[in-house]
Amino acid sequence: MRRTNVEPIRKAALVNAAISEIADAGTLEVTVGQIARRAGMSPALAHHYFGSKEALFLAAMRHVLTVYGAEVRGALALAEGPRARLDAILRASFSATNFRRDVVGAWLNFYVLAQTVPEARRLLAVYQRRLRSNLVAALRPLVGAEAGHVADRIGAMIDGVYLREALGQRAPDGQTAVAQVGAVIADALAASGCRQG
Amino acid sequence: MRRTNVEPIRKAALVNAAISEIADAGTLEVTVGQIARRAGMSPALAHHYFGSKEALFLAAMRHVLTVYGAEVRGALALAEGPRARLDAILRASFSATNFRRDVVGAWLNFYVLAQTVPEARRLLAVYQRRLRSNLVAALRPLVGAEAGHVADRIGAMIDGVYLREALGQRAPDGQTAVAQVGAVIADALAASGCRQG
Amino acid sequence: MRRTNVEPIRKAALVNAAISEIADAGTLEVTVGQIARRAGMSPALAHHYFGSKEALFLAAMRHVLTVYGAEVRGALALAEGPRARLDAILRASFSATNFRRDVVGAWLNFYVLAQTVPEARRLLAVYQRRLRSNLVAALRPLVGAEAGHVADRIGAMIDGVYLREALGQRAPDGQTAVAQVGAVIADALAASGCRQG
Amino acid sequence: MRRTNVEPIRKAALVNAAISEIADAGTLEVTVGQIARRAGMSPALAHHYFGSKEALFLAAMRHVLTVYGAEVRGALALAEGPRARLDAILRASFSATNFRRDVVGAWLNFYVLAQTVPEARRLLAVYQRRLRSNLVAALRPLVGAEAGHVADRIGAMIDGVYLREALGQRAPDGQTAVAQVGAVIADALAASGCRQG
DNA sequence: AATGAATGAGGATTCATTCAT
DNA sequence: GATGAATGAATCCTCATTCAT
Repeated sequence: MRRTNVEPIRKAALVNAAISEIADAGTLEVTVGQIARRAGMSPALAHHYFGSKEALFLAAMRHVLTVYGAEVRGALALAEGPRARLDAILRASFSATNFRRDVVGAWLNFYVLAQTVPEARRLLAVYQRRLRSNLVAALRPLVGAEAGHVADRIGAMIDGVYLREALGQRAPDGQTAVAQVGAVIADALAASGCRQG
Repeated sequence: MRRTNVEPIRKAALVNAAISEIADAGTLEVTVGQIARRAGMSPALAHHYFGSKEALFLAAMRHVLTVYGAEVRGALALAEGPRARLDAILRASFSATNFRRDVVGAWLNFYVLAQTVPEARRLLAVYQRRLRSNLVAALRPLVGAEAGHVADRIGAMIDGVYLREALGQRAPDGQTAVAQVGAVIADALAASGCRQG
Repeated sequence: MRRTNVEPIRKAALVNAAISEIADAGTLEVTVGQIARRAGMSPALAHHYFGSKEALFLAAMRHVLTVYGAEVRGALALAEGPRARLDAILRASFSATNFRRDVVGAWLNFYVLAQTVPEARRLLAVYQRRLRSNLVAALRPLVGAEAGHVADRIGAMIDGVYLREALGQRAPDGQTAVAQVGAVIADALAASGCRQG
Repeated sequence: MRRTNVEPIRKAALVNAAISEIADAGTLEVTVGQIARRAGMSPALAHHYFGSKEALFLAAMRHVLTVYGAEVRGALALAEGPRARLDAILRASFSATNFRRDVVGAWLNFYVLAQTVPEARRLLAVYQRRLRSNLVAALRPLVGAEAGHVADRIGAMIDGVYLREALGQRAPDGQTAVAQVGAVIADALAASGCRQG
């Protein structure tokens, strides 16, 4: 009855350790040994479970994106009306779960990983596509044909805020981040309203 | 019969080779050997001139930032009026010189370098500070007290656009980039105008 | 309700798996895991039964030599007269049982094993001694005092044919092998006859 | 004028060290470190010159075969008449240069290498083909149409003698080896003569 | 000025082996 | 009896860096 299946537990521990380690080091140049030690096991075991360093990195990236995606979906489910939907996306993007030192620090390095590893590139592309389609859906009722362009801007803005936060030495400030991107959205809507109204 | 001083030539060759190599590899994990070979010399010579891999990377980063800074300064010198100044900054940021595959590819990695190497962090901070002050100066007459916040948004936006371009597989499109950031600026001004007027 | 004793079955499975695996790989550098998997069990069980990789290899070697020895003994028992005895040895040496891809491939590696592991060397020495004494016994009536020398030549010849077969990519051809060694024997006898008669 | 080119010297040293090390260990499972140390340099340098362990092994094998080939060619050049040619091949095969502890010990392992590494297989095939054609050329005048078959037997015999010598603990005895193979040849010729005459 | 030669340090990965269940 | 879990030890290979020439 016991014989608890440790595999998922260990894998999760490794994934989290990888994220933290990458964030702390600020680099992908972390050794499997460091990650394994942080996860409380031997490097050999890490290889046993993931087969390679790259696979571990990809799992870490997938994890971050999955959690992010889940949170966005959850927030969207509760949102009523376009404005609320935009808000939901923003809040999820800079929530305490996703906009953590760890994750933000790792994020930048996942971009670097995507330059080399096709699967990482694919994951990032999926994220961007999804974000864009969510934004467009929420924006269409508000700005009509402009939705696509506005979504692109907001997407870039989110990435830019993440990037800058990755460099800051203080803990990420979701509050301010939301305000910044929110202002861009507000401006876009206001401008659209001005034009149209 | 002066003996031409080859030092600056060699150093420049190495710096350019480093930028290209980093961009091509998409990583800082390039060997000194690769860089030196691309620059047409031996790894030993690269060390002779720069003393260490890190120093070479820093020189490359400094070079990129210097060229960028010079171009901005040049453009600003010719600009008359706040709108023209904003335009100048934008155009310089996405000019054919700075918004090249090379440079954009290296850029992302310089952010990574800044996570580890203090001097790199300092360089990046200088760049951000300068950009911000240029933006604020141009924005003040247009949006008054909002200038600081708007400048922050635009700065983040520029970085975001660079970041996304680093991942794109096609050659960077300065045109579109200018349009995207330009729209954020325009919206901010319009919104400000709406509010005030 | 006896509980069938699985031990010998498992051990035999492992031994056969080891032989096949070595032959397929063409090397002793096969992992215990590969062998165990091929035998349908876990590496840990293989260790449970044999205690070490080396012991498993030795068991495999012993098995091959035992089967070979048994076949030779069987054939000799039926043979009448010196010529028939020589023939019996040849046929057994290149029979379908012993001259299989598996076994031939493993054979070469057992020679290598014997360079390192004393017990393996001992096993090989026993085999060679036995083969020699069988050959001498059969040759004495035919070539008299020459028997020892002729036996040595035939022994070397058998090994040489095995060796060359180990490298061939096609399935071993017992027919041809017998013919080759047979010719050496025939020549020896003929020459002896020529000399004497 | 100085600037002695050390590359060939180091490479030769490594090749010799590899042969000795393999022979001493009786296995291909020698580390690059061991070989390098024996050759008086660091493992890194060994890799610098050969790129990989496998490449070093192949170079060692090629060296052995080259030396052997050269000696055979040299001996054949001086030989007059078919018998002398056969003799030359034999003497070269078991000369003090080729039939050394080192070489014989490595030889067996080259056969193993050939099971895994295609290039090694190719080298061995070249050796066998050349040996056979030399033998056939010398045998044709003596045994006519039988030359091919006889050559095959002698080839196998030579390999067999090498194989057995690899296992012996005493230094190889070229004398005896020549005698053994020589006897097979003599028998073949005598038998052929008997038949024909 | 320039480079070939050389190495120490380090890292991913593999594997035989052990052990608790 | 059987195995999943776990690891220490080892090995190949890479690379920044140094140095003699």
